[in-house]
Amino acid sequence: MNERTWMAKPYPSECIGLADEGHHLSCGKVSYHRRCLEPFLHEKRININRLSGKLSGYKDASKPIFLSKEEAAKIPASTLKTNAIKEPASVNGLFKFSTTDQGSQLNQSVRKADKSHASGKSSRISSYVAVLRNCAKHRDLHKGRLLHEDIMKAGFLEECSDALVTMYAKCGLLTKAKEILNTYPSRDVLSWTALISGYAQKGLGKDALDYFEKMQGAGLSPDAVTFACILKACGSIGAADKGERIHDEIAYQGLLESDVVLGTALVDMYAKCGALGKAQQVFQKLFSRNVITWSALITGYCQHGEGAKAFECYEQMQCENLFPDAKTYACILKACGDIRELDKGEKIHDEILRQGLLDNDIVLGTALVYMYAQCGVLIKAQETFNRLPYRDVTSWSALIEGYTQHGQCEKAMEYFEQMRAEGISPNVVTFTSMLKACAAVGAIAKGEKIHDEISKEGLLGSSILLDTALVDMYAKCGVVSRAHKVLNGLYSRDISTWAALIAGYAQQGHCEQAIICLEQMQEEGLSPDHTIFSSLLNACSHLGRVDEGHMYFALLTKRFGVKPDLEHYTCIVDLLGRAGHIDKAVRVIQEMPYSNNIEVWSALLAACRQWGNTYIGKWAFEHAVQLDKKNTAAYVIMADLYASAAMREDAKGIQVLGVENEA
DNA sequence: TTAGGGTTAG
Repeated sequence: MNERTWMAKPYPSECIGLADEGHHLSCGKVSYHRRCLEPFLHEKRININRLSGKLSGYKDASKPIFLSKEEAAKIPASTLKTNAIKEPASVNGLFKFSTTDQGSQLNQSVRKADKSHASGKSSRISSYVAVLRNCAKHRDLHKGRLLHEDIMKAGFLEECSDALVTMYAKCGLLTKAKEILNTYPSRDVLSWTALISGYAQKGLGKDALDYFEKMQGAGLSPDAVTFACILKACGSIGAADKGERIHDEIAYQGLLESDVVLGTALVDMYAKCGALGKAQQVFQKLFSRNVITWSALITGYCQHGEGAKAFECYEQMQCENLFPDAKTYACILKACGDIRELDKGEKIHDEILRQGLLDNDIVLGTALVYMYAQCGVLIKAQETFNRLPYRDVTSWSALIEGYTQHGQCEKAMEYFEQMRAEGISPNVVTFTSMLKACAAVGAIAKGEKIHDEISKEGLLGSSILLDTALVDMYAKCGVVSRAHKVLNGLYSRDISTWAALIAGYAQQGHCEQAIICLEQMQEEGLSPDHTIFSSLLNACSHLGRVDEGHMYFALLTKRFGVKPDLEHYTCIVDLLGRAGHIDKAVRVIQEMPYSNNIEVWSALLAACRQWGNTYIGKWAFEHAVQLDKKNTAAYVIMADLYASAAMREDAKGIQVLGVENEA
């Protein structure tokens, strides 16, 4: 006897077990062979899958089907294949089931009997199905299509439809799979799941969800595999609400406790949707975890900018004696890049080399390029890039973005051309980096060319990041009207898109236009945030436009309800002070919710020196040194202020005080 | 028929 312990929800005493193909499972008083029962259950409109529950995450687990006593009573005794060997024994609320050799023998004999009774027709169908399954397994679309034609000619389309759906789905020809499924409504969860899985794998989450609904509408219930696929789909489109409902269903069916794959899919779904707290919560409750589960969580943290947290998990995972593989390294390298952890990144690089993981792994190689580029070690990024076995658009993009980000825009543009010369077409990411590079160096002609290409390829509107980079490029190059035109043509825009345009107007000193934009974005349900606030104040400061700056400050705090932060206060105090409006600057400081900040007082003090205001200057100085006795700059400025006002004694006094406090 | 990886905006 081949025995294995399954963890399961308390075994429902009123149910019987039903064995699936392959292994015989004795998990109740009576067992049936699933294949023998299916026709009967269909006839009686008992939904076999609705009743099924999976006891384990093991690949070769049987799928017992639980029936209520009433439903079991409807099953004719003739389909009864064997009696169970033993009752499951409860240990600590878990149950122990056994797979038996006797069961396998039974299944074999059933197959033999089936074969001997099979007519010529059904044996032809069986062999078609078997070959189709083989095509699916080896992704042999060509052979699968030929077979499809044969089957059509032989008139067995209906009988083979499930296998055809699965074959097309596995081979990635989803339209064909869908077409067949729509023509021949399937009763087979496996075929539905294959199609749903196909959509999920291609990132077509919406289609996967559609078919998930359709499948249930047809009276079929998803199994653990379907759930895993649909969770992936939810993650890919950020459908956290739907994912949460699926989670409830999975928990209700008790599938989570023993199925690490399902648990991982759940962690990944929440992580991809950015619900990291929830992902962590699910993760901690799992009965078992492996390196994939950990990686799903780590990736979640990486993708949502929590590099430090990702690192914590990475360390913790190893404390639990689980060791990273190429995929874990790829995502942790991204975290190293994000949080500029060059040392850690280099150590991981060594480890990767030691394990020989880099040889044919372009994803891992690109992650290394990214890490070095982000950390500003462009030579190493370049070196790593040069050693890649081959390059794709992502590895090029990582390098190009690295050069752009570190101000080497000409180099970025050169590589952009080189990439194309090697026959690789840019994608939205590459275009975005290029627009950023054009913006940084004011290369308007080049930027326009890229704009043309983006339009020609129909990419405009496909990525809000790209759209924003385009608006920003025109704004930074000083053609704000063009930036506005682009923005107007966009179907969707967010705070960042508006921010790029508003910053453009502010930098050109077009205050009225900037305000119109603020109003328009508010009409679209978007409120200006801290970054927009800063860009407006900085622009005014840069242009020396005091009144405008003061007006923006009042407008944003009072009308748009943005709470100014310290940077905004410092900026406005500096702006007013430098323009000689010491009284206004003092009023802003007095109205500040938190005045104990050295930078604000320093800005005021500097303005007082500029305008020779010893009275307010002394006041600012006292606050500044109260916060930091060793504020050398404050002593120097104050002494200078007194000296220029011919208050020599006071100047000397401050100097002495400064030296004393320095010691 | 099932789980994890690399590049993008103000």
